[in-house]
Amino acid sequence: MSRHTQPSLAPQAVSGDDSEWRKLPPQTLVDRVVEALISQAARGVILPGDRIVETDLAEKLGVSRVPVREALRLLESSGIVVNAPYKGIRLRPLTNLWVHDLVEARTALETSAAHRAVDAGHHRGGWIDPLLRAISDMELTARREDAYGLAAADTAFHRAICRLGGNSVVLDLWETLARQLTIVFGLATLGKPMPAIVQEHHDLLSVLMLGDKPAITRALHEHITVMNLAVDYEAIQEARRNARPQGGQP
Amino acid sequence: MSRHTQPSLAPQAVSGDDSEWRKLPPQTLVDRVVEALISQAARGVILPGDRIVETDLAEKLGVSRVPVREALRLLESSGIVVNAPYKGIRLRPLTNLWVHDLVEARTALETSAAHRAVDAGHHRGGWIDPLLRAISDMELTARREDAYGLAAADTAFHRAICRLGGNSVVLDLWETLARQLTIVFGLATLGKPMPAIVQEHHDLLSVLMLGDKPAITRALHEHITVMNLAVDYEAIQEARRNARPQGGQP
DNA sequence: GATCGTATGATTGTATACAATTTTTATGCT
DNA sequence: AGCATAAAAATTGTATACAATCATACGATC
Repeated sequence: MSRHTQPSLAPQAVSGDDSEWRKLPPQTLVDRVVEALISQAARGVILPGDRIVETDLAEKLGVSRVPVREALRLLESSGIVVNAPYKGIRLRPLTNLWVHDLVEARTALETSAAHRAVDAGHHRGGWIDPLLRAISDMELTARREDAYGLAAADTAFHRAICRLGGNSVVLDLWETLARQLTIVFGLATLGKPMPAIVQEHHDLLSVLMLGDKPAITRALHEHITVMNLAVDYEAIQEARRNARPQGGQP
Repeated sequence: MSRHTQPSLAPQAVSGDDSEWRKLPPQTLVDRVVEALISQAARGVILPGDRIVETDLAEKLGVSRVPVREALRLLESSGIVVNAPYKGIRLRPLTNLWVHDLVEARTALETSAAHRAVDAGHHRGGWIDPLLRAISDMELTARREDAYGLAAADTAFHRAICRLGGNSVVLDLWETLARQLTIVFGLATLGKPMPAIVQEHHDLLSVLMLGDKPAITRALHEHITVMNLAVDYEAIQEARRNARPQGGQP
């Protein structure tokens, strides 16, 4: 969770700014393995509960087992995979209860961030520009029926809320959960029609800008929790597993 | 964050229960390295910002570099250490702002858990027995002027609150933060007199049992945030560094 | 036929060896 | 002396090799 690029806490970076030249860290194989694994998981190539064999993965990616193991340890600590010594590593199995807890935890973090944003007066003016941009992206992608793009814009919106809070620890935790949710949402497009989703975010932003904390709490809870109660992720996962070419991992 | 033993969600386990037979995982070297490093950090042998050299650590612990590296990757992902490729790993540097954010994040999680506990009716009856036990421990350790024991009991109390919420994701995140705070609090005993701390927890429990969510939010915020505003962790750290035998890491 | 013991293969855990990069030290020049 | 440059040491990143453990299959014993 500590390797996310620190967000600039100012509303936006000036274009001629030197801060753009932050030293970009050499990308090691571990990073690439992490990225590859998450990508494959988000695309449904690996399903929750699937076993991940170090040797196979190393061979497929053309690297040795060492960086693969280290990448898996990173993902283990962030909850993406679960490990049992000498028995193997699996993509974290999914239950409806767990997804619900995940969403609720994310809501808790966003609520805290939103409250602190209000306290700091960051809930209006130039501070909310990122939110407006995200909503704009949502409208665009919704018109195109681009489910993936909409999900990305949705994530950007909520990430922007977390940034407003200005608490880097909360933001890091949020990013951890967001990565897990990316995998979950990779399984299924959300249950609601796209225009409704966009409208909800408009409403959410309105409540945020009013600065009424209890109302914000309610709105976030409504927005995120209710959104997911209707979806049966376990069933979707099972369907995906059966639809798979061959050999659902034993 | 995924390797914590799952808490039993019932108030207490029955004696003839099968859940006692949780599979005991073989302890690998990685686990022992993780434990050793956290222990040393909590005892102030390593200070925030200190460089951690793989070779040295491996030699001191009598193992090869491989498990050390994997352990460090685990700790990296949970925020205990920070890593820059080819430049090395350091115990996460500490700033007063960061500690404040850490505490605030923990508060956010506990608040969410407490709210959900109230919704589920887990804020009274047998459910709060763990809280009572923790307070009892606090009274005992406070009488003995045992600062370390008091800190442990304090942690147990707040962990118990998180368990009441029944959200395993929230609990996992909380454990992550708790470990980091263990290291921070290893630097300094808290600013308040011990009996006052015990009393505060009594009050906190009373508010929780009333089930008034806004009041709970306020109480938790008061309790945890105010507690830390007075302490200058950066200064304490600097003092510790200078008091160290020799060679404060460059 | 069921249960236990044993052998085999697959997979993970650990150690060692080598390559790439950074930091430090030594050196030469103005 | 001060600074730039280059060799050397230290440290990290990666690959390979070996040991420990688990899973499965097969046969022996009761």
